[in-house]
Amino acid sequence: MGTENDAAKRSAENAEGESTEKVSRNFIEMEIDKDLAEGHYTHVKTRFPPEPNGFLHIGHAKSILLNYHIAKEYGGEFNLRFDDTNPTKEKGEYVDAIVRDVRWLVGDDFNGPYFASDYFDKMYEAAVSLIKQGKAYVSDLSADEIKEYRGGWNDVGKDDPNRDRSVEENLDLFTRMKNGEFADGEKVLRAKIDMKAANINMRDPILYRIAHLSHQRTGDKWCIYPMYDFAHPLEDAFEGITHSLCTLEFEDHRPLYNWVVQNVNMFENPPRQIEFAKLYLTNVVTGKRYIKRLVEDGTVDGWDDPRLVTIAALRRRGYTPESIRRFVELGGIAKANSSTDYAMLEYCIRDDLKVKVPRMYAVLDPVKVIIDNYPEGQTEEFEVPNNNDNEALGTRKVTFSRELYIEREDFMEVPPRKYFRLFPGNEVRLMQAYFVKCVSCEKDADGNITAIHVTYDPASRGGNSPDGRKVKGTIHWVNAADAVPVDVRLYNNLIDEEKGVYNEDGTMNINPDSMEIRHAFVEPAVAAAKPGESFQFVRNGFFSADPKLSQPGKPVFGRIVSLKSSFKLPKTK
RNA sequence: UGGGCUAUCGCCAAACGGUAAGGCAACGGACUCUGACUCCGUCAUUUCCUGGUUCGAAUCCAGGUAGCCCAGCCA
Repeated sequence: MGTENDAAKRSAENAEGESTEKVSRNFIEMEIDKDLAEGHYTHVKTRFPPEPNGFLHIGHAKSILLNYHIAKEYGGEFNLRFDDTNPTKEKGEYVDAIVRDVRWLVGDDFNGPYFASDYFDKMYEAAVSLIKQGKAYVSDLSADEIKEYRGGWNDVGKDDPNRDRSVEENLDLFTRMKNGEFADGEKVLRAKIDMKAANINMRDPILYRIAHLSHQRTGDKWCIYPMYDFAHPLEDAFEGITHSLCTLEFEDHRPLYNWVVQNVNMFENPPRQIEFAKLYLTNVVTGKRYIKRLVEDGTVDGWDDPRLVTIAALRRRGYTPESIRRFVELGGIAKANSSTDYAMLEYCIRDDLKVKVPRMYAVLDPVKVIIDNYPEGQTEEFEVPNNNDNEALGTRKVTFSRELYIEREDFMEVPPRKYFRLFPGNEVRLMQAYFVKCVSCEKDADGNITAIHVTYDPASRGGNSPDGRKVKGTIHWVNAADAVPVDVRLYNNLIDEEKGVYNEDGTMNINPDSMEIRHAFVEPAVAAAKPGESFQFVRNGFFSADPKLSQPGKPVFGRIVSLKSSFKLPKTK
C-alpha cells in the first residue's frame, strides 16, 4: 500500500543510469575519444568543483551529471571538490548542502569531498617554484595601479615596476607575505607572462593575494590565498584529473590554465580544460544574489522554496533525481548558449512519476454532491487500483455514500458546448463507482452553488452500465463523511513570464500569484502520506507532501506539476 | 573598439563533403473509467547573410551580420 519512495532508495539506484540509447556522441566525448586514441591519457578522471558560497541549482546539476557520466562512461573516476580559496565568500553550511545535493543526484558514487584548501601547502610550493624559475614576482602596486597597468581591450598593458625583481628578493618578499608581515592589499604575487597579450588574463595575472582572514578549514594558518586561475589548474592536477570540464566563460582562462600546469614543473601529464555551455531555463531565477534577495524580502520561504529551481527546491517540490538526470540528458551538451524551455523539465517529471506513484482522489475546490436516491445512512466500499499502469502499486478501498465532494469546476449550470462533465440532465461516471445524473443544484443568496443533486443508477455499480450505455465524462470524488481536509499548494511561475525575469534596474518581475492555497478534501489514504511522499491526484496533477510544511498525520501538499490538458473552458464571468 | 566563442524548426539538439536525426512544445485524429497516458499523423526543399570551391556544401574558403563572455587582489 504505502509507497516507500525515499531518497535513500533513489540514491541507491542512481548509479545505473537510464537505458537510453544515444544516437551520437557529444563534442566532449569526441575530444576524449581522441585524447585516448592518441595516447594523451590512458584513463579519464573528472571533477565537480563548486565554491561553497551558496546553493546549487538546476544548472549545476548539468555540470555534476556531465562530469559524473563522462567518468562512468570511460570507466573512470569522479571527484567532488570544494574550491574554497576565498574565505570571504564561503561557509561551511554550504558544504553540507552541496554534498547532500550531489549525493541526491549521483548517490555515493564519487570521490571526496576534497577541498582546495587541503592543497594550500602544495600550491605554495608551486608558487615558490615559479619564483625560482623567474616566472613569478611580488608586486607592490595597489589594486588600482594594477588595474591601470593592466590596460584595456584596445591597448596593451604596462610592465609592473617590480617585474624584474631578483629571485632572492621575490622569495624573501613572498615568504614575508606568507608570514603576515604585510597588510591586505599591500603586496601580491604575479605571474610573469606578457603585459602585451591580447588576452587580458595573460597580462601578468595575480597568483596570490593577502587576506588576513580565518578560513573555514585552515583557520589562521594562512593569510595569503591563491587566486582561482592559479589554484584551479593545480587542484585538478594534484588530483590527477584528466579532463577539467567547465563553462564557457572560462574559455579565455584556458591559456592561463595551461600556463600554470606547464610551468610549475610538477606534472608530467597535466589535465586539460574543455568548456561547454551552461544550462539555462527560461523564466527562472538562478542568480545567487537574486535568490538571496527573494529569501530576505520574504517572497519565498528559503533557498528550498518549491518555486525556486535550486536542487534543494526541486527535491522539496517532489522532483526525482531520475527526472533531473533525464532532463539534463535530453538537453545535450554543446557550446551554444541556450535556454531550455521549462516544459521540458515538466515533461521529465511527469514521465518519471507516471507509473511510479499511486493515483488517488483529491478534490481541490470542493462542492457537495447529494445522491437523492441513494439510501441515507448506507455506505459501501470499492476496491480500486492504485495505478492502472502499474499493478505492483496494489489496490485500496474507497468508501462511498450519499454525500460526496467533487470539483467545483466539474459542474456547470449552463454548460458550454463540448462540456462533458456534470450539468442538469447530464450523466457522468463517478470514477470507479456509479453513473450519476444531475437533477438540480442549490445556490446561496449570492448565486454560488452550494450543493448539487444527482440520482445514481444502482445497476452501474463499479462504473459501467450493463446496458452498454456510455458516458462522456468521468469525474473523481471523495466521500464527504471520511474525506480529510488538507491544504494543497498550487504553484505558478514565480516570474511574470510576460515581462521576463530581470529589469534594467536590477529588479525582478515577480508574479504575485505564484502560489495558491487550496483547502482540499482528500481520501484517507492520501491523508496518511509521509513527508516527501508523492501521488498523482487524478485529473489534478502530481503532488508531494512538503517535507518542510507537513506535520505528522497532517500533510501539506504541493503540486509538483499539473497534468497536460487539451481541455479549455471557454471564458466565463 | 581588442581578444575568445557561438549561430541548424517556437525551445533544445544531431549531422564531421553524399543530399537536414531525435526530443520538448504545438496542431490534427484514434483510443480512453484521468479532456491524462498510449497510439497514429502534421510540423526546416533548407541550416544567420552574400559570394566562391565542388559532380555534390549545414559542413570547405572569403567577406559580412547577430548574440554571448573578458579589463576582481571573485570563482
